[in-house]
Amino acid sequence: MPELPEVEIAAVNLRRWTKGRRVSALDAEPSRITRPHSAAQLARALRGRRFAAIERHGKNLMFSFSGGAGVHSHLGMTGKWLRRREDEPAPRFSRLRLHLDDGHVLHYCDLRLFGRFRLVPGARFAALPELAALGADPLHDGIDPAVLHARLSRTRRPVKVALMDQSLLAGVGNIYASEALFRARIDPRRRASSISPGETAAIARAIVAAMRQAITRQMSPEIVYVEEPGSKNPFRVYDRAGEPCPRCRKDKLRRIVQAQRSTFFCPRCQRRA
DNA sequence: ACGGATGTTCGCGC
DNA sequence: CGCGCGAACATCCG
Repeated sequence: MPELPEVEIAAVNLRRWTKGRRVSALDAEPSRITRPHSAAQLARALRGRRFAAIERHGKNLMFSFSGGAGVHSHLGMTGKWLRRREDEPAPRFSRLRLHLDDGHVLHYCDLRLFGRFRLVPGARFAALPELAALGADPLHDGIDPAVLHARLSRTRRPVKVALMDQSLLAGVGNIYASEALFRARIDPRRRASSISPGETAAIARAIVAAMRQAITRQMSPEIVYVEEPGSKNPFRVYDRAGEPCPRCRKDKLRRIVQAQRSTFFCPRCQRRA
């Protein structure tokens, strides 16, 4: 689920669900998600606190509460926030629950347990080294093509792999790296240092366009890629190996493996320069 | 039935 | 420091 657009949707939902609300209780099964805290520590820190703000940077969420408490939430590979009423059964893989003072429960669900939920006093992104190192958020901050080009020019990795580096840009993951390079007509196997300033600008525009489109679509709730059986793959190339290219219609989309992750592209539209 | 793949990130070693 | 690899984990698909 969670690259930048999916986390943005989560942030919008969470702001709506928590506006003006307090945490009446918190409970969680022991898991690596809450490290280094125990459920009891989290409950002690958050019980009775009122939600103040929810920020997003890249794939990261930061909750701030009355009294200066803060929480960093990362959805990992399979995390999501769901809201249920107190009297409804917990959704599958519910690992941590924030009980609100309006009769609802926010469930943090995470099949593979790669997510995080940890206290950050003051809710400061800068308080955690790995968050302080994040690059610009493509939607919130915008992408400065000159800055991006400078970074790309300094690495020998394939451009697709480089784009997933969160210190370069925050929020681009495996799906949107493939989608953006397809839109920009760049071969994902090219060395990042070979990408020209003009190509970099095209990539920057493509990232923003692909992400904006995904958010718009998911806000109008017809297309949900995750879970719901029968939902359609909304992407142009991701997970479409073997299908005809949606642009040229002449070649079939290919799947290759880069840095142990699947990359999808059209060998005709995205030819090496 | 089993091997392989799954949207992320971190830490280790060269 | 840059980079590649394996690990963390649980499920699903063919």
